[in-house]
Amino acid sequence: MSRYWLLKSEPGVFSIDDLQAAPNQTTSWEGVRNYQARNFLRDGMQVGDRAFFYHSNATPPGIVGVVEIVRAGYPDHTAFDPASRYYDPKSDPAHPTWFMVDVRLVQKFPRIISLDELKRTPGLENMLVIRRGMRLSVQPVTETEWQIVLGLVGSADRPV
DNA sequence: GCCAACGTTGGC
DNA sequence: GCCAACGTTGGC
Repeated sequence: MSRYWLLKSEPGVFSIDDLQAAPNQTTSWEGVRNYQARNFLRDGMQVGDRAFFYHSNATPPGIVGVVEIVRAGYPDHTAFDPASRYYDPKSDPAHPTWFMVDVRLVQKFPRIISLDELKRTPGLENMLVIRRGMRLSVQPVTETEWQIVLGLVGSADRPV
């Protein structure tokens, strides 16, 4: 089972700065409404696993930091709340459809590792996030990919 | 704002 | 179970 993940968020909805400002720099990762992503949240992630925080629909899109899973999958209660933007009447508290985890900020990177840079980095050719049309908002990351990306953080972006 | 890619819905 | 229509995602 993967120990490393990537979590997408639109910074206009919830950014890494929002996480940094949150109590204990911790938040529930709510609102995932895709079955494949749900399965990773419910069955894959374990306490202590780490994940890249990725800004989608951003300028530029890219990885902006690292979070740690501090609570494993549990029912996403926003699905039960008619006032929530994530409300889903098909999810029943007795048999929840949707799950979430809790994450805590580990590090905000000193610079964004842009999608473009990821695409240009040797060894990341198979990373899911760079695939065209890849919409999955919770993705496994291999240990090799994890280490390569961390290695980019302390260096300058390479010329194209 | 555009639109390709993808997931979901629902008629049959 | 098929698949067209529709809605969403997300890079550009």
